[in-house]
Amino acid sequence: MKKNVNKNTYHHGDLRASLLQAATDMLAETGIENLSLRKLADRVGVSRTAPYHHFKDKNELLCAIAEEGFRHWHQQADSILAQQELSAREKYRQFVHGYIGYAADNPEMYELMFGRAIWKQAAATQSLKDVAYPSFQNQVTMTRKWQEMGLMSKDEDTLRLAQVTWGTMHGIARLLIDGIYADNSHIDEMCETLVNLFVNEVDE
Amino acid sequence: MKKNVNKNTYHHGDLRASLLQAATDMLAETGIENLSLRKLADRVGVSRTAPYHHFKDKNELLCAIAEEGFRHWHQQADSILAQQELSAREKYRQFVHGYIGYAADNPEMYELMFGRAIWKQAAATQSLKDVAYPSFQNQVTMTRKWQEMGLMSKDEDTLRLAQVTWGTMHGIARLLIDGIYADNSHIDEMCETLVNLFVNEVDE
DNA sequence: AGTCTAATCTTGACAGCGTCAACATAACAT
DNA sequence: ATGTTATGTTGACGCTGTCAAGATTAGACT
Repeated sequence: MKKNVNKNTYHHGDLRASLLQAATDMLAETGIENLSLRKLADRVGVSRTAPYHHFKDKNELLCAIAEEGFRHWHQQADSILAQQELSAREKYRQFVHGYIGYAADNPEMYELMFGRAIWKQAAATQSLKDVAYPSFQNQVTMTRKWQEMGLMSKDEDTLRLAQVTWGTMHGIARLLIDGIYADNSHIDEMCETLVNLFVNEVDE
Repeated sequence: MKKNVNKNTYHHGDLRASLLQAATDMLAETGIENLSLRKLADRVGVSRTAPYHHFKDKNELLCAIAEEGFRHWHQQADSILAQQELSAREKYRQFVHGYIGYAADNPEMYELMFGRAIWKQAAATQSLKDVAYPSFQNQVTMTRKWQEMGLMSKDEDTLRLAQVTWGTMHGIARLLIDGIYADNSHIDEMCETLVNLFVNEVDE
C-alpha cells in the first residue's frame, strides 16, 4: 500500500511527515507559545495521542522542526557564500543581510532554532545537535579566513571575534523578532552599520 | 492595623509585596517557564485566586517584576557611569562588563525584562514602559556623546550605531542565558573583544 | 494462505495551568 | 452601628502534555 494520505483508513500512511508539515505551518502562523500537540493532531485529523507514536514527546517534535529550519538556513547561507564573482566584503555583506533577513522572515522558526525552549533545558536531540553545531563551527572557520584576508581585525582571538560578530547578528535578530525593535523598516541600515564596524576595506 | 504578615488573619496584610518578593525568588530559582500563579500563591500561603485582587492577570505580575529588574539595573548602570575618576573608555568597558554581567548573574530576570513574553505580544504595562523606554533612550544619548568624544565612529548614524552596539551586548547576553554559549568562563574576554571592536583609543 | 507480531491509532484518565463567578470575611468610612 | 468596599476563599471550566489500555491493521514468516 502506498501512502494513502487523506483516505479514511485507520492508519494515516504518512503521519510523521504530515505532522512536521502542519506543525511548521502552525508555528509560523501562531507562534511557538500557541503551538499545542492537541491542536496539531486536530489539524492533521488524528487523535491527540497519535503523534506520540512518531515523536517521544513535544520536545522531540520541536527539535525535528528546528532541524529542518537549520537545513533551510544552511542552504540559503551556502548559496550566498558560493557566489564566486563577489568580493569577500560583498559576500560578508550579503551574509549578514541574509542572516538577519532569515530571522525577520521566519521569526518563529528562528526563535525555535536559537531559543531557550530547546537549548536552555539541554533538550536538544542528538540529531539536532549534529545539524546545528556545524553552523557555529563554520562561523569560526570563516572568521579565521576573513582575518587572514585582512577583512577583519587580526588583533582579536578568532573564537572571541566569531562569538562577538555572531552575537551581534543574533542580538539584532532577537531584538527584532521579540518585538523590542518594533519597526522592521531599518533592518538594512542596521546591517550596513554592522558591516562597517566589523569589516575593513581591502583590495583584492 | 499594621501589616501583620504571617499571622493567621483572614487578610494577609501586605500580599502584593509578598507576592512580588516570592515571585522574584521563584523566577530566579526555577525560571520563567516554571513560574505559575498557583505555586506562587501556595508559597505565600494564600489561595490560588488571591493574587487576582492585586494583579489583573499573570502578565501584570510579570510586568511588575520586570519593572523592579529595570530599576535595579538602572541603579547599577548609573553607579558605573557616575565614576568621574575613570576615562570614558574605561567607563564604557565597565558598562559593557556590567551589562553582560547583570544578564549572566540574573539570567531569568534578564529573560523577563528583554524577552518575548512581555514585548512580543505587546503586553507591557504602561508603568513598565515608562521605566524601560528611557533605558534605550539613554543608550542613544550616550552613543552620541561617545561619538562626539571620538570614542566611537562619527561616520555612522547615531541611532543605528546605538542599535548595533546594544544589539551586540544583548546578543551575547542572550546566547549566554539561553544556554547556547554553555560556558560562562570566557565572558570577560568576549566583553574585551566587543570593546576593542567598537571603541577607539583616545587621549583625554 | 494463514497466523503472529509489531506498528499504529483510539479513548479514557490525570495532574497542572490561568482565570471567571459566586460567596465569605474583615477593614474602613459614615 | 451600619453599609460599602477591599480582600480572601472554593468551585468550575477549558486548555495543556502525557500515560495506560485497548482497537486496528501492516508486514513478516511459516
